[in-house]
Amino acid sequence: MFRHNRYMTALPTLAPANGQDCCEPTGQPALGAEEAKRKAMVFKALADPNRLRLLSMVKAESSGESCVCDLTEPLGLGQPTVSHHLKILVDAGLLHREKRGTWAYYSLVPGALDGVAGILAKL
Amino acid sequence: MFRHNRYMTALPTLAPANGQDCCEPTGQPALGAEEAKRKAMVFKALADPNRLRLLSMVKAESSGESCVCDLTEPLGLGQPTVSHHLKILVDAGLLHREKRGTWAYYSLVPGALDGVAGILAKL
DNA sequence: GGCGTATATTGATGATCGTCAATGTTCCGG
DNA sequence: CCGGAACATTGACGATCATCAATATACGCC
Repeated sequence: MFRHNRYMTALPTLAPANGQDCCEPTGQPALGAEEAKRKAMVFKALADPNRLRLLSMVKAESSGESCVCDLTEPLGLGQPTVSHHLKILVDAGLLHREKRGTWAYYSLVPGALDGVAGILAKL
Repeated sequence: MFRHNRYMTALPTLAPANGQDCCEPTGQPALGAEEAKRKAMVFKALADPNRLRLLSMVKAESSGESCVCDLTEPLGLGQPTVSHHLKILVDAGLLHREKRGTWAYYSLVPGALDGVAGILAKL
């Protein structure tokens, strides 16, 4: 009965439990369960074709922002569905929502996409 | 009846239909539906905490590769589940699988994570 | 004040996903 | 050839998701 394992020491898996819950600046001791769950949520927001297209369309807009009525038709989706996707992107910290009058204008959160790239780099 | 829309021209949505189906080097005419679906698949592979941890653990391994039996315990998942997740990561082009004897060794595909970061940058 | 418009929210439904138990497959050592 | 070990595959089940129709909210205008 061989059982050759490293990692046997049960991993420092749980969240650091220190006040600041962001990424540990130390080497890369393999993601803990908590951090992994947080970071997976961002990728989950990106894991839908229509949401990727929404981000792309918002980014492509010269004015830097788009309102829902501009986004709903090119996607071929109903307005409630588009609103739902936009909410997910806002909750993920990727889009910013500003309501002016009856319209809601969505724009990219400045460093957000770079931040996601950073997650990948420091995986 | 107002209906102020740009984008009215039905978008150049469909895939370029040229032989090379990769990313268009042109500006950023907003993702088409096909490209968006392909790119979303990569993010879907990343959109699970346990898969992120798997990538992290494989990357953290000094030898550059890990076999399943090393990965199954720290995650607290059954072996079939780990195999399933690894398959998804391989199918997404993020991990490489090499079978040596009874063991299967998984390693990061060299430029893969950078490639994903590139998708984000050129959204 | 009341109507139309832009957007958000709710509820429902079919599809996909994550997980496990059980089983199959391939390899190694005796 | 046989038993065991490492891994993959299958089938099932509960959970989550994407979408829509219907409804609610909030705003601008006559």
